This record gives sequence, C-alpha cells and structure tokens, in this order.
Amino acid sequence: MARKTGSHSEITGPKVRRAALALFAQHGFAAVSMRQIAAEVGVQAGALYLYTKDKQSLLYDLMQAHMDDLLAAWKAEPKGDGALAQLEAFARFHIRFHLERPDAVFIAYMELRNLSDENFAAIEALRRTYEGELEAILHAGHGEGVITAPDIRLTTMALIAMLTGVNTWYREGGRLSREAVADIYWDMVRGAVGA
Amino acid sequence: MARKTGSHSEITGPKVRRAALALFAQHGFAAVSMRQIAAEVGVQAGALYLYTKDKQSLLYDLMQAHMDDLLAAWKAEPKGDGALAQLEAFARFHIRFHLERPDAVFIAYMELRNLSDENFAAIEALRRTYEGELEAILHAGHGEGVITAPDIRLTTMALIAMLTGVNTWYREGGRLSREAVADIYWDMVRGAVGA
DNA sequence: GTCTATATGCTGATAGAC
DNA sequence: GTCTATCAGCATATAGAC
Repeated sequence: MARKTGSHSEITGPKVRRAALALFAQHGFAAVSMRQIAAEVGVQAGALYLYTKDKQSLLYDLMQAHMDDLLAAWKAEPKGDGALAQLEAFARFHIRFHLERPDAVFIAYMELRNLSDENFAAIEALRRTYEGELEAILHAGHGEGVITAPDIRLTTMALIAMLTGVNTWYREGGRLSREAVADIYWDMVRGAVGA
Repeated sequence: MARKTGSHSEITGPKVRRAALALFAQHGFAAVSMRQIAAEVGVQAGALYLYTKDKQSLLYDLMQAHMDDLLAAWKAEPKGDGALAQLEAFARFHIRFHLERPDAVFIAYMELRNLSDENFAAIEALRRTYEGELEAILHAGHGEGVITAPDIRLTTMALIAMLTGVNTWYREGGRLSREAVADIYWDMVRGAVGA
C-alpha cells in the first residue's frame, strides 16, 4: 500500500529500539552516538527524538522491557511440584531465556552504571524481585529438607552468577546444544545446593 | 611550598594509573575523559601524555597489569597435594584475589570491548591461560576419580563465573567475613563438581 | 514523520612557552 | 614536567522548513 509522506511510527519505533539494543550491546552505551543509531535505522539523528525523550530513556526502556519480559516469562513457566522440581525449572528456564536474548542480557548487566540514579533504582528493584524468586525456592527446599546449602542468600547469588555465565561462552552451533548445556548445568546446580 | 620545575614522574605515573582505574571502574572507559583523569591527578590534560601514549594504552596497561598480577599470584600460591586440595586452593585464592581489587576486576570484565583488536587478543590469551589452570586441576581430579563432573570445560566456566560473581554483591563490613564467604563457596564448588 | 541546519559544549591529542 | 592555548571533530539535543 503506497504511502506518500511516510508515516512509519509503528515501524520506526521498534526499529530504533532494535538498533539501539544491538549497538549498545556491541560497543557500549557511552560509545554509541545517536547518529550511529539513526544511521542503522535509516533516518537522520533528529528524527530519533520522535521515539525517545533522550538517550538515557532509550537505555532505560530497553532494560526495563527486558526485566519485565524476564519476570513475566518466569511467571508463565510450568514449574512442577516440590522445591527440587522448581529449582530445576528455574535453572533450565534461566539458561534458555538468557541464551535467547544475549544482547539484552549483556546490556542489563553491563550498563547499570550508565543509568540515572532513579532509573538504576527501578531496574535494581526488578532484579531483586527476580533473585527473590530463586531465593524462595531455595528457602522452600531447605524447609522440605531436600537441600543442605548453609546460606540461602549466598547460594542464590552463586547460582544466578553461574547460570548467567553461560552467556559469556556459549556460541550457537558449538559443541553442545542448549539442552545439553542445561542438563550439565542442572547437575552442577543440584550438586552445589547439596541436593 | 613553592615548587619550581617539579619532577614528579615517579609519583605522577602511578597516580595517573590509579585515577584511571578508579574512574574507569566507576563510569566506564568510554564515559571518562582525559580531562577528568587529569583533574583527579591534579595536573592538566596535556600532562597525561607524558605517562601514556593515548587513552587506549592506558586501558590496556591497566588490564594487562591486572592479568599479570593474577597469574603471578596464582603461581606463588601454596597449593597442597592432590586435585581436591588444589581445587580448594584455587577457589579460595580466586575469591580472595578478586575481592582485594574490585575495580581492576570490574574493568577486566567490562571493558574488553573497548580494547583494540590486538590488545583484546593479548588480554584474552592471558584470561585463557588462567582458565587453563583451573581446567588442569579438574582434569587431574577426573583422573584421580575424586570428581565426577561430566564436562571439564563447562565446569571450568561455571566455577569461574560463580566465584567471580562474589564481587557483584560482597560489601566490606557486611554480614559475612571474606573467610566465611570462601568457606561457603568452597562447599558449593565441591558439590558442583561432584566431589 | 523526516529532513537540514544549528546551538552549545566536550572530546582526544598536540605545540610551544616556561 | 607541567602549563596554556588550540585544533579539528563529534557529542546531544532542538528549531523550523517541508
């Protein structure tokens, strides 16, 4: 359908966010200029300000959308009965979700210090909510007597670091499939919590 | 005290590196200007170029010095006999060494993409050398039959991510001493490798 | 909705005085 | 060894034409 004086806001908006996501992940927020993003989208720099208030909002919106996705996806995940089944569900979910969107994950971890103070606080709260999900599972597992980890909080942080670390080395088409990786990591998680 | 033609190269050089380390860790390499570093040191921006070829070299020198320190410190670490003792030594060493220099660790992980191609390759080689140390221990443990982890390479990456993760949450003067943290993490490491 | 043009300011790096 | 002054360029963001 022919269109005369381009009215692409429904297409250009997402394109801006996709371009920013890829460029921020590759070069870092501070190293990417609005001109670079505009060039990737195929518009002039000034036009970006129709879709974002400023560069800071662009970063914040990307990170917030990522964390919202994460929390919603975990909420929708089938979890099974018992703390051990839920721990397995969490480990497999975390690896799968994070491997599916490496750019967003990278930004969420690396660009926290480039957020304004209030934006940082908002993202930090979402991150703690997610950590709380795992912490609750471990707490339940302790109550059920199926895990013996001595410190729930440390175990939470250790497991999340271990699982997220997959993103730093996993390459599509490598030696192992995502499922094989998840199997091995689940073994290590189980061992680490003393299950 | 009046000073005529100050000759402070032995003092100013290290000051430049210390200031750059702190500022890069706090704000990120790309977000820090040479003028900011100079202000922190107490000289004018132009004077920095007496101590570094350019901004890129400043970053590279910091990262290389950190990796050299790491490898030298591990080499000098008492390790005990047997793979399990060496694994414990590695875990405790890694946590201790990394907690002692959070800024350098942060930069070494976050600023890799701001290195030039050849500088990146050099740092990457040092990082792989360090990973190889842990991998060799796990390999030996497999041979001795004291660990049952099914995939040495994945276990290496998982353990390093888990141990390095301590830096993201540990705060001096918090609930647990470094030794207590190391005790708990060593338990988790042992469990994760099936020892 | 996108463009061009522009404001205002900071960037890395160098030259030359002292 | 450090300074001031400066270059050439790029930054974010906005104004106004179309």
